[in-house]
Amino acid sequence: MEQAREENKMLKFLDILEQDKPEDATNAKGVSSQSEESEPLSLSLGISFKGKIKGKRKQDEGMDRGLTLGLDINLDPVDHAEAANISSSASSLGGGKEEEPSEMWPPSKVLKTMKNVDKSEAFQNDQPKKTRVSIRARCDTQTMNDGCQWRKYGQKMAKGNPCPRAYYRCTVSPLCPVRKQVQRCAEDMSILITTYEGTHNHPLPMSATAMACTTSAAASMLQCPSLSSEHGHGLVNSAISSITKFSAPNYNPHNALNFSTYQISRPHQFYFPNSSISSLNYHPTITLDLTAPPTASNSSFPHMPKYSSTNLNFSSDFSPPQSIMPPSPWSSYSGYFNSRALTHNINHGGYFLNPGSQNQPLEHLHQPICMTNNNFPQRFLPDSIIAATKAITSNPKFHSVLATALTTYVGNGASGDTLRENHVLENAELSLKLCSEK
DNA sequence: CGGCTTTGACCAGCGC
DNA sequence: GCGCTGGTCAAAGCCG
Repeated sequence: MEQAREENKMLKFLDILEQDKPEDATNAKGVSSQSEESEPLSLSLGISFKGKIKGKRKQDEGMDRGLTLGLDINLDPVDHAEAANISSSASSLGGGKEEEPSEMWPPSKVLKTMKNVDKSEAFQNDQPKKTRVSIRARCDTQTMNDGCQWRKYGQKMAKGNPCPRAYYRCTVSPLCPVRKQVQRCAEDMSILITTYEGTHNHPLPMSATAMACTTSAAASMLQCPSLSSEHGHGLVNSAISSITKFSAPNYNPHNALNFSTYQISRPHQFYFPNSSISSLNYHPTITLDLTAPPTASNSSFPHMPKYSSTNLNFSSDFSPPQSIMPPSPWSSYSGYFNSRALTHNINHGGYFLNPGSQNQPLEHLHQPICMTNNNFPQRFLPDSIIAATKAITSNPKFHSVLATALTTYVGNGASGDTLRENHVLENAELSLKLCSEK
């Protein structure tokens, strides 16, 4: 604490010096990085030194020049999402201490100073291009329930869409930089397009971790340059390339996305079925399309059951019982995707099961890839899917990632149920082997 | 009364 | 410089 105090004094002094030098964001960064170099973990003022530079005047006034101690989390684009995952999974990330600034003050006071702080936060998160994750899903409600608390702060008519676009801000923490935009699809009003931007800087409710992981993992895919070079063409790249091939209307990935509530050590190694990446806009955006195509008649694989054969759906067979996993709006939303999509698809030709299956437990809908492949001859599988499956399942990193995911997943609910955990992991390994062989 | 939504105003980025 | 567009602000009103 003494050392930290000294550090803060030093920073405060430097800050004052900075005020006399208007030119200075660059210098400030230099200072910040200097301290980073000299210390494994740089201690800085509450929000972050870099952030303070931009709105320091206002912020200093707003905070009554109060200095708070926190770990300086300099999130680079890659670590950003990882940190978000960490923060979402536990109240770690500098421990509860990191949240001190918001916890120290009554929410109302925080809200009052939030505007000032927000600017610095925005600056902190100001990447050259903010990554966005857009999710298209059928939803009847005004906005989909992802477990987070949101406050609407604006609404605009967007060009080319008769439906207004609503802007929401995360209110779980007053300092949270996460925004989301919600807009109905112009072509199909039943489709809700939710676009997330930024990563949560606070522990998330259990019910919101799934979505946070999904979006941050998706964002990581865009942000992590290593993805393009990893393992030759790259694990994800190969997966994506097969996705791309099947982004055609005949591909039906409607049950593909089901990340459930797990964290993963390398979140950018998620596999995003039916995703598309666009960097045409100022904000690079990855779109996760969770809507099923309206008709099945165009399928070029008429005999092929409309399973998502590239669906790496880890959650189903390995899911802990409901008693272990607390019910979450998002997980139920995941169920929503499946059950509703199922209903929809039944109405359009019966993709999956008999019509009575609507009331069946979701396990039936969450067939893992191996079960899926076992259910129909491999000859129906397009080569690219087989290739992608092999590429993925033979990748040692995939195994470790899966193991980590499962460990976290199982570990989240049942504390220390190692027996079950091992069993689950064994099953996972076995399934993977079977998949690889097939 | 606090929190939320609504909505017009404002601002910044971009293309022409 | 101007207009368009996306995004945000903030005052007013609503609601529990």
